[in-house]
Amino acid sequence: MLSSVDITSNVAVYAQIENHVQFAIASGRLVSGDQLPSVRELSERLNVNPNTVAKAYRDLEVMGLLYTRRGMGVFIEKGVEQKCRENCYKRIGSRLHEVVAEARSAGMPLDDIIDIARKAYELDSDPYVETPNAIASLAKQSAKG
Amino acid sequence: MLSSVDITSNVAVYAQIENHVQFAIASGRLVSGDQLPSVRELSERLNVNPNTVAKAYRDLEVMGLLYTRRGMGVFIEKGVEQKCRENCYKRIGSRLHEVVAEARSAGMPLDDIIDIARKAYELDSDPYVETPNAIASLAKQSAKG
Amino acid sequence: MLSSVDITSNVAVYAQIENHVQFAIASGRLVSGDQLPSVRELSERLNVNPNTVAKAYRDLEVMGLLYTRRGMGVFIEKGVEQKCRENCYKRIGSRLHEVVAEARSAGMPLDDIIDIARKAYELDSDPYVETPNAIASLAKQSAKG
Amino acid sequence: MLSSVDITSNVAVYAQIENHVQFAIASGRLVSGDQLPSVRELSERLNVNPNTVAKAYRDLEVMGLLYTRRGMGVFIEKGVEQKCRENCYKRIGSRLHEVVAEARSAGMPLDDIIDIARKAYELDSDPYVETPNAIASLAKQSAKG
DNA sequence: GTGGTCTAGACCACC
DNA sequence: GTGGTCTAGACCACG
Repeated sequence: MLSSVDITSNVAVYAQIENHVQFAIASGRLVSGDQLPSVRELSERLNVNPNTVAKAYRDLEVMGLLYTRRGMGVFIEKGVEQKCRENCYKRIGSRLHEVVAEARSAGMPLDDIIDIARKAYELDSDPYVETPNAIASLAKQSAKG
Repeated sequence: MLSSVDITSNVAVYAQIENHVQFAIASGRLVSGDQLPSVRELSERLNVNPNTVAKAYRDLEVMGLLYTRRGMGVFIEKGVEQKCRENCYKRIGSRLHEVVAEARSAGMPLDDIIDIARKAYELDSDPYVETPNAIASLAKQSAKG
Repeated sequence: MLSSVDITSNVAVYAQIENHVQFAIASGRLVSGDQLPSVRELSERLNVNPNTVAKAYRDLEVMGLLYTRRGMGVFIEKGVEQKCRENCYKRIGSRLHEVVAEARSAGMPLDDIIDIARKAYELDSDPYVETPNAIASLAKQSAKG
Repeated sequence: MLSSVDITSNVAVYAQIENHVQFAIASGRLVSGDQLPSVRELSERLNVNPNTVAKAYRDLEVMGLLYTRRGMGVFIEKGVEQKCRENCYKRIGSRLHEVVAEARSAGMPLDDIIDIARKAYELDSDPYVETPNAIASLAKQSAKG
């Protein structure tokens, strides 16, 4: 099944979508001017309510990552790659600090932490790796179609 | 005033308390038989609703980390260090996987991740180092008082 | 390229076109009998959907500002300068009321408001000065061509 | 009737609420730490759907003007007066520029503009003057109650 | 009691 | 076709 969203996750569906888009921009899978899949299309693919997708898109627009052209669709704002990468890195850095601090506080040695990180980096199967690709390819498709 | 809880955090207050206790046990700052501060005392110190503290204690009791002696108070269960350490490690491993996956998805190279982790490990200032101590010392105090 | 329309604006494109024409008439840059550019020509120049231009022209015709001569094109109606000026003034008065009310509600003193208005009046660079000229000159051109 | 919201307006209800709050903060009718009326309470008073109020509150939180304490309610963020005032002034300045430019473009003399502004400033009856007060007093009431 | 999230379905404006 | 807005109602977590 190709549903890119984990409804059992404790992170909200709309937040997952937002993250997907942000990471896709940060890593260059989506670039300025690219059109995103329409609200309806993405909602059908992800099997979620259109409002949920719309909420994610709207948030991203408020953040300045997207813009809407009435009746046309939603597009990646110009010059957001850098800003987006900074945001993502800041977020990741902060969360990484948190978890490392927790690990140290629980008495876990640094080498174990690095070991886990290495192994995690090798794997494909995790929430934030497949989905942005899925969204990115949807975007490419609708740009073509 | 030294409030050990971050009410602005998106992590639920009761969960923060539970984590504090678990990390304190895992790292040996709290050991079997130690008495925890009473619900009322801790709630006053942390400036949170007593129900919140009560829920945390109840959860920890369900997990088998605490036991209650009527009229006496709440105590650390025997032989929980190992179990608690496992819990913490599992939690940390899971969160570490998440954030590493995000980092990779955002295009961050593995070396950067390890670098950040190293630096974070050196630092002292983080949420889970001071707070468990605070609770641990409260525990020592109420054991004495 | 000189696009007279701001597709990123939250003002609908067709409304921008209608405003451009109305202001051009009110200020005398377009006068009775002048021929407007064809729907197709204007849509190409502005790089917008022909339906959008057509809707603007239709609306303006309903308002009695334009008339269409089959096979000939679209022209400014006779004796509309006065009516058009009234429309514009009404619109401006209403919007001015709104923004002044907002300013007062935000605690901005009247003198500041007047100050800003004075300064804004001195300037050249604003949406509704250049664009109607662009349309007006298109009109002149197509009248000639 | 005490419905503070104009559902016939072309500006969205949630946007009206957002504006009310912003102007109330900018003018000092709401200050840091004040609790806002609950989503349900305000939705009943304004006779709109709770989701609409929630959306406005959420947007304001994203903008950094509010913060939420889980299970407790929504509060004005610290030190936003200045920031909020700047936002409001910028918004008003920009809109004022627009409308003045329009007025000039339509041939309206500066003195007429100032005259209208003066008169508008004297009046009470406009969307953005009563409502923030209504919200502000609701906030005060729920703080007391 | 509080807000957060999601669904289902409606209507609108724009292109 | 596109997104924007609003409603009604549900369930959840938190305090």
